Amino acid sequence: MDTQKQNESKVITIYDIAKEAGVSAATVSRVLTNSANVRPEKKERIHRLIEKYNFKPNALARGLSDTRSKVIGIIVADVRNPFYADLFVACEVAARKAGYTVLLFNSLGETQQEEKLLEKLQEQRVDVIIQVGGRVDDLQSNKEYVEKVKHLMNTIPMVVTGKLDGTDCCQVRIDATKSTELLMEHLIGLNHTRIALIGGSMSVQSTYEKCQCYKQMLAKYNIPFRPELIAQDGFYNFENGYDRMNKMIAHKPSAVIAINDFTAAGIMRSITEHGLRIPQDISLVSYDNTFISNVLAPKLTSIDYNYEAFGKKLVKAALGMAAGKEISRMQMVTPSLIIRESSGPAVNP
Amino acid sequence: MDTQKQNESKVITIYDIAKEAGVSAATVSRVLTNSANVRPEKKERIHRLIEKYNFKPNALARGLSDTRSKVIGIIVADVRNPFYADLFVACEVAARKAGYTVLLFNSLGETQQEEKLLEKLQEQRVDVIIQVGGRVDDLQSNKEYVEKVKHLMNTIPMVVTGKLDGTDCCQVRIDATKSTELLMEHLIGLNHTRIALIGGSMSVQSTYEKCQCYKQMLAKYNIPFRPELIAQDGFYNFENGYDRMNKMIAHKPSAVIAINDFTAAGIMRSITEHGLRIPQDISLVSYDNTFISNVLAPKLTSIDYNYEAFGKKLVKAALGMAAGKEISRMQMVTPSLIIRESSGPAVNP
DNA sequence: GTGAAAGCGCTAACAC
DNA sequence: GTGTTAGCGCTTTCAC
Repeated sequence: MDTQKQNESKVITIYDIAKEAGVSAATVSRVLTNSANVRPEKKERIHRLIEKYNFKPNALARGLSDTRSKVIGIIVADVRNPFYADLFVACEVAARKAGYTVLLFNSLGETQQEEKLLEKLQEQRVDVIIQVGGRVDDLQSNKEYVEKVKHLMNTIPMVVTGKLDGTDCCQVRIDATKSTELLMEHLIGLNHTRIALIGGSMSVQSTYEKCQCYKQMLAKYNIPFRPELIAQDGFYNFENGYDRMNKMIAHKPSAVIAINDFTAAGIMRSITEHGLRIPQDISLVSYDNTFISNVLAPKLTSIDYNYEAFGKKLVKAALGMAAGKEISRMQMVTPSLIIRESSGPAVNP
Repeated sequence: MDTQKQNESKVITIYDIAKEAGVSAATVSRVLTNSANVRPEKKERIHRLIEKYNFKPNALARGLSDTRSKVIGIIVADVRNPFYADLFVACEVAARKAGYTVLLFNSLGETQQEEKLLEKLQEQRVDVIIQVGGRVDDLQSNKEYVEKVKHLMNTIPMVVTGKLDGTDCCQVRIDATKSTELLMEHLIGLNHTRIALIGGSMSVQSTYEKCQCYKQMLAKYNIPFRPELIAQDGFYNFENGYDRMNKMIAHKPSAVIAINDFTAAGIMRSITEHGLRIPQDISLVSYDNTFISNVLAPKLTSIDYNYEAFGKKLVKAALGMAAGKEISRMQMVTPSLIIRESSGPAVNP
């Protein structure tokens, strides 16, 4: 009854365990961290007590003591966007497997918020920070932010999915050019020549690259470039896709590349409302291959990144940096094309 | 040049600030926490130094010292599901506003994983835990899990979105009955009598309640109950919706209630493939009102929970419990009906 | 109003 | 192998 009570209320520490086991706290710590040999019988006794009291070492104390918190901070633009959610979960799984915890912050599109989040992660003494989306997506890295990160990186290494010119961040990037090649070759192979590119903004690095590659591919296949088929001065959402497609209809594209699945959904809506069918009248393809691609009708042909592998790569890079290892500062994620129902042969012009 | 160097490299502490300010660490701590009066000039001097070095107090040390980490642990089934993502972000925003950090863990559908996550949060010494989805959704609370939580709650209070019979958890629940009433009244008002209910499992509390209410509403409006119009022995995803609807078609429902937006998407697919139109031939409505409702064509009529308010309520309850306040152990979230394009009048039978 | 000192729970030399 | 001791960086009595 007495031990029962103890068991129930107070938070126990390694001292409590040590005392009852008749050893010192250091010994308990040793079995906890497996950092040195302990006589089997004592080890056994200690394990039993840990079990008995369901003892869990205080991560705060541990982090304080050895100056590594074993947590990875992650900043994403918005987990409500399945692209980020997929990537975050992949990171969480990979981190957990390595004995790390992930701490997620959403910047929710407020770029100035990002600096605050960086500071919060610093307060939490995360061992390394992974930033996905936000200012690391910018074609022109923000001066102030770069300064902030440079300073921060004296203490905490960073891994980003985009870039931050002038910093020593490790970059793990999606190959936007390759992604676009896949899409363009798929469409051109289906005899499309009037290919529109809709959604996103040219101030975003990956979007810029996609547009560049789009033009190169046209040139490569001797297809005339028509500026009116490009609409990349907006957002990445449904509404923008819808609005832009409404205007694009007049230019009679035979195929449309959407900057992501959200935008594709808006484009699909517009096409359907104009009484056209996908893919019989217009083909529609997109980047990201989130579950949205699977939920729409017709299902979208889309570019996949293998989120699990992407997350693993990010975490591996992060842990490498945290350990002070010399790792490659630039790594690429290889995209692949998932063909579904939304793309088909071009109709004869 | 010298101070510059210091500034750049080592992590500074309250002692460094104290030393340079010519005061004791205690005084710096006082201005940091605003816990006592400090002579204005010193305060000023300290603030300047904090600014100069961009000093951030070590949250681990702080948490160790005052035994409150100021972090809220959140366990969700899967943030890749927009329902959880919406709720999580709402919690994060509310928590941040209160000076708290949130630590998110995904159980990813492995119920036995939940106990592990609970322990992990315990290690991190979170002040309180919010669990959304998973075992707290069960109609019959799992015995083992209940024991685990009961024990845990001697130290860390918990808030759940479902229930955990036998524990002292604070329950913040969606009113599933009210949700169903709204849906049923909407459909019945449109003259539907052959209303199907598809998706989910009866072993889940909220689904069970929805089914009960469904029957009550039929009775209330003198509509005969047809068991074949119910399919609630599956999952909550697209595939289940699709498969179930394929079978349901034969029973000629004039309207279908989907257990959530994912399921609704699958149902929509099936209906369309059968050459039927929504809502002209069949009406389709759902619970949750995630962005999926807006992305599908036609847009879904769905039940909304006001995620922002829901998150606030959860966090408020959590902070209340963490502070040891006596708060209501059962709170309801009021649903509302969002009418869009997927529901319309019943065709004459 | 402010400093000294103890303590939060753990890890890591350092002895023996 | 194992105990002793000294921190890790902060908060908080307790004096003065």
